[in-house]
Amino acid sequence: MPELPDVQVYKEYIDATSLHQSIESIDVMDARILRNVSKDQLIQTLSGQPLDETHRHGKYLFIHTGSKQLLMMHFGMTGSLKYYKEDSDEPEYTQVRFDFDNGYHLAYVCKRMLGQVQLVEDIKQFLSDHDIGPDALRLNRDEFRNILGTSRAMIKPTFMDQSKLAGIGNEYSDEILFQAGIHPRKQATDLNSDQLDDLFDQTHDVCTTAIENRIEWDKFPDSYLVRHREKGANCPICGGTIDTMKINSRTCYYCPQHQSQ
DNA sequence: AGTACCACCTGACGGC
DNA sequence: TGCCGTCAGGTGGTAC
Repeated sequence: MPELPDVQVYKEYIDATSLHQSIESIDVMDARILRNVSKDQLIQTLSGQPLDETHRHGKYLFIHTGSKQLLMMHFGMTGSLKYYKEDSDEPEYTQVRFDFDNGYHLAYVCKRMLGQVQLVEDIKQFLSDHDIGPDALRLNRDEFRNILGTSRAMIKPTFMDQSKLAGIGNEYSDEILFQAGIHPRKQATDLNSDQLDDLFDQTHDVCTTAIENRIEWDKFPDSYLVRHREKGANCPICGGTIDTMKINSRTCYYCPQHQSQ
């Protein structure tokens, strides 16, 4: 699922392919993907504009354009991007297609329609309106400890709470807690100082590893939960048995042996 | 404040 | 074979 590392890879993908190119035309296949903007408004605002600069915050990707408005993309659970030239290479489930004046196209692909594309006036205002907290990778250790350690909720929901920490979703919260050996239901206020430090370090290590491996799971270290994310699988860290449980109606994978309560 | 639902959405998958 | 229920999980809303 597109979480912080995935969106970072998408950002770098746009930087490497589409930046500084001008949008010649736009096609919106399914306008349900648009928020707070009509198909016509999107086309009118962005046509002829270059993509100047990208900025990622949490799971949100903002693209500065020649217009005053920024293009915002959120990838929901099945969103992705593809840059290509030949029409025959247009991916299935393309919802919005940006055609550049060099003949290439950038497809915003979203199979389950849970993503969002919209225009944004100001990033800070947008984040504030949507109650999005600081980006998980841009916090220093003290800020991180202060935010996580003071939440009275369980650690996993706390980690996934975008108003506290932006960018971590279900899969990466499982991975980070797995690597840190912390039980997902542990109360955040019960974490000791070493555990908070571990969580900070693992947040960085896991996200960095995922970004460096371009989100290709089979390239992740074998010690990663994502490669054994199946009920009954052997835990690559301690030999225990991976189990699942529901926390706030989310499926959580963990190892009961080395992530003890 | 935290928990627990619902809705949106649609492809994959298992049961019968 | 093919129908049907369930699951996946991003955000956002509501109720307690």
